Amino acid sequence: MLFADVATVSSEVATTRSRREKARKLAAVLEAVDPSDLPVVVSYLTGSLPQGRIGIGYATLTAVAAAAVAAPRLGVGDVDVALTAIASTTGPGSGRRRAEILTQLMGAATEREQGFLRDLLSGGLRQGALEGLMVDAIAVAFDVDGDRVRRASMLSGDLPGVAVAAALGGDAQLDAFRLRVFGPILPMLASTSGSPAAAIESLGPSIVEWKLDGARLQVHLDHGVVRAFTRSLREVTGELADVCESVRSVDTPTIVLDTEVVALGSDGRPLPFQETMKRFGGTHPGDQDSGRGLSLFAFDCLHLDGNDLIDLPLGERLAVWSPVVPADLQVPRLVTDDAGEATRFYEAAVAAGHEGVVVKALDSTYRAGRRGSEWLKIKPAHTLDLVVLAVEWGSGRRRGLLSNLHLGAYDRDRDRFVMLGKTFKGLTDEMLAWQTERFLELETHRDGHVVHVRPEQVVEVAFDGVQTSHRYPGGVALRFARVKGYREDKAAVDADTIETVRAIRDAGRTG
DNA sequence: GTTCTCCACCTCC
DNA sequence: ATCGGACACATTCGG
DNA sequence: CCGAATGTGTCCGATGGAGGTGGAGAAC
Repeated sequence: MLFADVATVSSEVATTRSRREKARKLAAVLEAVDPSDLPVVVSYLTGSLPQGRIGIGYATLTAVAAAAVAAPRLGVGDVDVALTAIASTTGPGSGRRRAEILTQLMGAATEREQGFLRDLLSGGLRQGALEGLMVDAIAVAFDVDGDRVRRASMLSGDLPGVAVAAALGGDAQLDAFRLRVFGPILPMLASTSGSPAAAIESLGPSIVEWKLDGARLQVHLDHGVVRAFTRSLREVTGELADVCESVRSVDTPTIVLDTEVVALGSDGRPLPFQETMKRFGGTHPGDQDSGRGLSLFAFDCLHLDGNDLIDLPLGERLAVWSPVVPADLQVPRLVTDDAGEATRFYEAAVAAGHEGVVVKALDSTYRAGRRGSEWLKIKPAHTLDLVVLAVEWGSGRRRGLLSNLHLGAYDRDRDRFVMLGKTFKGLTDEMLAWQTERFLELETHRDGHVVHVRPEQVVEVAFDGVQTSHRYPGGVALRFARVKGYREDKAAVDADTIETVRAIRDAGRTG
C-alpha cells in the first residue's frame, strides 16, 4: 500500500466529526491494505510507531528541510524501513545520521505525506481518532465483534497484532488472546469521585483500600521466576530485583498480582513520590539505592495456578487470592457498604500520609485497560488563590487562545512573586476566551510564545500537593494544578503567599 | 582526548 | 496525571 | 407513541513536574 493512502485517510478522518464515520473511513483503508502492511498501518493511524520512540523530536523535525515530490511513490514498507533504520542508529554521530535518513525520507514524500510524517514523529497527530476508534474500525473492516477486538487489545497491549488476527482469523482468532503468565495485560484504571460516601452510595458493597502514591506494578510469578511490568507494560524486572524477590515468598506456583510499589520511610510513612521514582530505573551497576527500599502492596489478582480470575467479581477474586499472599504484601483494605466507615478509613489513610483511597464495587469484574466507574479514587485537594504571572499561547485546538497559565505567589523575603508551576486544566471555552482578552490587556512584554503580564489577576487553583522543585525559585512546585475559577473579587495583595504553600508542604511531611 | 554541562527524549505520576 | 468538549447510546420527559 | 431533553460511558486532546538516560558540544 502507498504511504499516501494512509496520509490521505488521516487528513480525511481529521476533518470528519462523526466518530462512526471516522471509523468507517479507517476501516476502508484496513480492508484495502495487504496483511503484511497491516500492523504498520494500524500503528501509524493510531499515532504511534512500531519502533516506539526513535530519537526524533521537535528540534530534529524542524531542522530537517527537504523539497516535496509531486507524485506519491513511497510504500508503507519503505517508510517502515527508514524509521527502523533511524531507530537502530545509535552511538557517536547518531544524531546527524538519523537526521540524514529522515531528510532522505522526507525528500521522497509528497507535501501531504511530509505533514503526516511530521505529525506522527512529533507525536502530534491530531485526527480525533486513536486506539479507541481503531478498535471500531477493525471490527467494521473485518466484520468481527468490537468487544472481542477491545478485549484482545487490552489483554495483549498490541492493537496491530490484534488487527492481523482479526483479518486472518476473525472472531475465533481474537478469542485466542488470553491472559498468559509473563504476558502482561493493561491494568484496570479508576475514575475520580468526590468523597468516599458518594462512592459507596453509587457502588454499594465495596472494597475500600489505601491509595498509595507510588507506581503501578503487575507482577507475574511462575515456579520461582518473577517478572514485573509497569502500567504501560514496560518490563522492569531488572530494575526491581528486591521487589521481585519479595514476591517469591508467595507460596503458590503461579500467580499474577496487581500491585503498587512505594518507598516507605523508617517510620513506615510513605516518602514523596519522587523518592519512589528515584529508586526505579537505576541502571548504574553498583547503585546502592536502585530498586531498594521499595515496598510492594498487592491489591488484586488476575490469575492463580491455571485459573484466570479477571472475569470473576472482585469479592470472589479476593476470597481466592487473599489467603495465598502474605498479609504484609497486601494493601490495607476494608470491605463495607457503610459510608461512615468508609469515610473514617479514608481519613485514617490520609492521616497516615497516603494519597487517599480507592473504592471498588464488590461485584465488578476486572476490566483490563478500562477506566470504569466500578473503581473510584478519592484524594483530598488543596486550594489556593494565586497570581497569574504570564500566559502561553495554546496550540492545536487552543491555537489563537492564551492557554497555559504561569502561577505565582508573593515571596516577602525577596519582595517579588515566585513561580510555582503552570496549568492549562479546568478552563472552559468561555474562560479561555475571557482570559485571552484579559491577559492581553495586562501584557507587559513577550518572550517567544510566552506573554508576560502585570501580576494582578488572581485565580483560584486546586492541586494535589506540593513537591520540592529544582526548577522554580521558591523550591516548591504544585502537583496537578488546575483552575477552579477566577477571583475577580480579589487583588494580588489578597492572594496567598509562598509561606502558605510551604506550610502545606510541611504539613504533608509530618501528617 | 577526557570531562563536564546542557538538551532532547522518555516515563512515572 | 487532570480536565473539558464531543459523540453515541440509553433513559426519561413533554405532549 | 414519538421526538426532545437529559444522563452516562468513552474517547480524545492539551498540556503539568520530577528524574533518569544518552548524545552533542564546550571546556579543559
